[in-house]
Amino acid sequence: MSKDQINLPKTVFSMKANLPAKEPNLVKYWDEIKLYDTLRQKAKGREKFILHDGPPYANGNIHMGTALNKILKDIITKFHQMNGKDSVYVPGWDCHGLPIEWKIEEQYKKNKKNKNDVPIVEFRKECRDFANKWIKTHKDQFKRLGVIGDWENYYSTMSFDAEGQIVRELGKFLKEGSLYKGYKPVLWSTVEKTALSDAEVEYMDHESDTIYVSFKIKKTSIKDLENSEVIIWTTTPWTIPANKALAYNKSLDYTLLQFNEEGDFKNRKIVIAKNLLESVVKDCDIKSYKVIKEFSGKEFDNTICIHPFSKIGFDYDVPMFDARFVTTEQGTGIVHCAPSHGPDDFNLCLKHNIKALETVDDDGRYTEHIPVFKGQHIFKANPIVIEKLKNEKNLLANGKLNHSYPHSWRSKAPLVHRATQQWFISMESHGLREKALKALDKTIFYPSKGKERIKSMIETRPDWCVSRQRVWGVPLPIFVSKKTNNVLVDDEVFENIANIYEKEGSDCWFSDDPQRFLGSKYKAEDYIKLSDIVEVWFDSGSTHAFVLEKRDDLKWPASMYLEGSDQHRGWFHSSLLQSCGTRGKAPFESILSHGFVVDGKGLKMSKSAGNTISPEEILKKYGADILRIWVSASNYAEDLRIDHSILEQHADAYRKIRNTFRYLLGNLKDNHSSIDYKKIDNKNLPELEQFMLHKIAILNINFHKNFNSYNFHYLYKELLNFCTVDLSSFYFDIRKDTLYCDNEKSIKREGCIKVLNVILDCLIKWFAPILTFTTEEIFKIIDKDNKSIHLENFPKIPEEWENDVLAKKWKELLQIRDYCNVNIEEIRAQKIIGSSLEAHVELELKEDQFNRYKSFDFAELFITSKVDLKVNNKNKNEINVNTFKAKGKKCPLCWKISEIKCARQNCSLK
RNA sequence: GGGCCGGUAGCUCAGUUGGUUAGAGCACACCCUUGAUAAGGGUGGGGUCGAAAGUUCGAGUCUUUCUCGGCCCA
Repeated sequence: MSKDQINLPKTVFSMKANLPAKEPNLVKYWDEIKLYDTLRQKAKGREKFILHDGPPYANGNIHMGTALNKILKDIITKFHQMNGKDSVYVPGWDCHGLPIEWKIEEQYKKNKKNKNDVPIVEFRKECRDFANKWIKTHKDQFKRLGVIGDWENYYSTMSFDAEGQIVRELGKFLKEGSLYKGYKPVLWSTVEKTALSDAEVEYMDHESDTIYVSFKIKKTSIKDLENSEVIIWTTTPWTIPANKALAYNKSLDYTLLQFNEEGDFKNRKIVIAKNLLESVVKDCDIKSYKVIKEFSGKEFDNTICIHPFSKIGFDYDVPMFDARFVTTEQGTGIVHCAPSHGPDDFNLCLKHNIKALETVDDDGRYTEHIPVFKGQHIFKANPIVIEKLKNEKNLLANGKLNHSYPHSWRSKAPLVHRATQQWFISMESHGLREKALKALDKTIFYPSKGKERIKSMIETRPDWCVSRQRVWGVPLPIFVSKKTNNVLVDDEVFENIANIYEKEGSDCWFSDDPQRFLGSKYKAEDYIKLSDIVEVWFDSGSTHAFVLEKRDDLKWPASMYLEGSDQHRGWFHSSLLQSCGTRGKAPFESILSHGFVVDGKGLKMSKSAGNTISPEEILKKYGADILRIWVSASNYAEDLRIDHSILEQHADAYRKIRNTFRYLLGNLKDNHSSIDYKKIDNKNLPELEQFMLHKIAILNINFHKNFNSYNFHYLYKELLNFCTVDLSSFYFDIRKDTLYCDNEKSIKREGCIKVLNVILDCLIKWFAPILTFTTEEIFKIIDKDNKSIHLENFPKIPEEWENDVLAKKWKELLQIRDYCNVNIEEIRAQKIIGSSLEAHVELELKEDQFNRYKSFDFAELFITSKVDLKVNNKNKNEINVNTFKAKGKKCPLCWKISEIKCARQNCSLK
C-alpha cells in the first residue's frame, strides 16, 4: 500500500525553527510594510491604550533587565491592540545627567584635555552626540527583540521641545511658590572653592580633634532626666556653632550616671548609651561615678536641650530626634546634628522641618548666621570652640583621632560638608504630599503590593532637591533680583525661554546675553542668572508633559506606566510628584512593576560574580521568541531567574508549540480558510469536535481573564497545556485516523478540518503578542491577502460553544480512558502488544455508565482496534478492563486489526 | 543596620476563607510507535512546602524567631 492513498500532513513550515537566522528578516519586513504606521491607520478612532514608555538612560548596551522591560511592554501593547484598542507605543530615552558627563570627562582625561578649557556649549554638544549614538544602538537592539513602536518619532529628554516644556513645568512650581531656595550640604573644598563629585574625592588618613560635649536638658518626659545633660562626641568641633539638633536611637538603651569626682562635672548627671559606658569612661578618664538609672531610647521622645553656647549668643532650643544612623560603634550614642554640615544631619533636620542655612561661605569662613564666630575660618576654629566649651564648663574631654577622611584629589586638601544654595520643591507648602497620596489611591497597581511601597516612600520623603551644579542638563530658568534677592516669577519670561529652547535647545542659556531671556520687561544688570541645571529625575518626571500631553497620538493620563520595581523611588515617584504639583493628578491610571532579573540560583547578576547573561547571547543562541516565552512564563511580580538551563526548558516548550502549529498546517496543507465562527453549525459536528470547541470557549474566557489582570504566566501556561494536553496527546492523536484515512469529502473529516482551522486561527492570534516572530512566520504561509498577524484582532468565540453537559460527559470518558491506558500499558510491558492499535479491550463499566455510553465509540477514543463493552457483573460499582492482542489482519490503510474487511473505502482486506 | 517583598518536585508555576493522600506542564526513567519522525503516544519515579517553635482536633496556609535571597534606603 503506497502512502499516497492516505492524506499525510504536508507543510512548508519547518520543524526546525532557526530563529536567530529568521527573526532579523522579519524585523526588516515589519520596517518595509511600515507595520507601526499601518497599525495606527487601522486602529484610527478606536479607544486608546497608552503604555507610556519610561525612558532608559542612553548609555551602554541593553542588559537583561532592559530586555525584560521592553518585551513586557511590547506584549501588553500588542495584547491591547489585538483586543480592539488603538494601542500606541512611543519609546523614549533619558539623556541628561552625570553618567554621560563622566563618560565625556573620561575621554578628556585620556586625551589630556582639561574640561575647564572647553566652552560649556562645546562640552554639552559632546554629551548630546554621545546620547544620540546610544539611542541609535538601543533602537536596533529593541527592534531585534520584536518590539513594535514609533521608532522614527521617539521622544528624548534632550529634544528641544522637551527642554522647552521642562522650563514651563518649572515655571509652574516657581509661580505657585512651592519651588524655594534652600541650603543643602555637599562635599566642598575650601581651597578650590568648589563642590566636588564623588569621583573627585579620595579618602586619606587625617588627624582630627575629638570632643565630648555636654548639652543641658531643658525639657523631658523622664523625671530623672531633669537637671541632667546628654553627652555627644564629634570629630569636627568647628560644627558645634552650627548645631541645631541631637540624634538618638530609640532601639538603644541609655544610662544616666552621676559624677562623684572633683572638677567641672562634679555632681553633674550625664546620659550616654549603655553599651558605650565603658569606652566613654575610659576615653574621658572618669574615675568615680554611679549609675542612677537605665532607660530605653524611646523615652527621649519630646526631649529638648539647650546649646552649650547658650549663654554667649546661642540661645535657642536643640531638640532630640530619633535616627537610625545613630549606632554604638563609636561616641556616646547621641549625635550632634549640624544640618548644614552633614547629609544625615541635613535629612534628619529637614524631616523635622529644621532647614539648613548657609553657615560657612565659599572660603570656609563662618557667615553672619553664626554669632560670635562670624568671619572665622573653620579650619582654625577648633581650638577656639574647645576653649569656649571649657569656659562654659561643657567640655567633658577632648583628644585626637586618626581616621580616614575625604580629601580633594587635586589639592589634597581635606574637604568639608558645607551647605550650599539649592532649589527645592516643598512637599508641604502647597500640599504636594497629600495630593500625591490621594492620586495613588486612585491608581491601580499590578501587583497590588506596589501601592503600599510607593505610598510609604511618599509619606516620609523630604522636600525634593531639583538643582544640580553640573552642565549636562536643562538650566534652571531662574533669575534672582540683586536688589531684593527675590526670584523673578513672570510667565512671559518662562514662556520666552521655553520658546527659545524649542527652537534651538538650551545651550544658549550658557552662551547668550541674559537680556535675551528676560525680554524687554526687565534689565539683565538687575538680576543674577543661575547656572544650575535641573536634576534629571525632574526631566524624566516631566515626560507626561512633553510627550503624553503634546502628542496628538497619545493621551493624558497614560493608561499604564510599566517599569522595574526600583522605579517606585525613581520614575513612578518623580512623575507622580511632578504631575501632582503641576496638575494635581497622577499622569498614569495604572502602574505595573516587575522584579529584577537574577541568575538561576536567585542571586543578582554581576560581572565580578560571572553569572551574567546578555540579551545578545540569548538572541544568538535561542532567538527573541524564546526570550519572550521566558518573559511570559515567569511571574514578573517577583524576581525573574534566568540561565541557560531555564532557557533550554523554554526552548523545549517552544518546540512543542511549534510542532502543534506544524501539525495544524500539515493537515490543512497550508490552506487555512478563514471561517465565520457564527456560521459553524457546531451541534451537527461530531461530539469530539463539539468538545474541542467547548475547550476553546473555556480557554478563551480564561485567556481574557488572565490578560485583563496581566497574569501572563497563567495565560501562557494555559496555552501551552492546551497544545500539549488537549491537542497533541488527545485530539490530534485521535483524529489522525480520520485525517489520514478518511475520504476527503467525508462529513467527519470535513468537520475535523473545520475545527483545525478554528484552532489554528485562535492559536496564532492568542500567541501573537508572545511569539511575535513565529506567528508572523506562520501567518505569511497561510494568509497571502493580509500583511501581518499583528494587524489582526483576537477571535470572538460564540458563547454557544461552551457546553458544560458535554464537558461533564467527556470528563468521565477521559477518566475511563486513563483507566484503560493503565491496563493497556500492563499488556504492553508483557510484550503482548506494541502499538495501541494492536489492542482489543474488554471494558466492563458500571451499570449506569454502560447505559449512558453503550453506543459510544470507545475504540476511537482509546485508539485501539476493538473495544467490547459490557456491564461489570461482578461488581456493579467498579470498572474492570481486560486487554488482549487483537485478532485478525492489519488493514494496510488504517492499520487497524480486524477479522473482517474494514469500512474504509480502499481497504484491501478480504 | 532599617523598610518592603519572596523561598512549594531538577525547572517554570498552581495551591479559595487553615480541612482527605500537596497539583500542572516541562525535564527525567522505562516502554511503544516510525503515516507530526532531530517528531508523536503511554506508564512511572520524584516534594521534611527554607528552618525551628507556637496557636489549633487539624498548618504549605495563622503567629514568633531564625536563615537565605531580591529591591529601596542609610
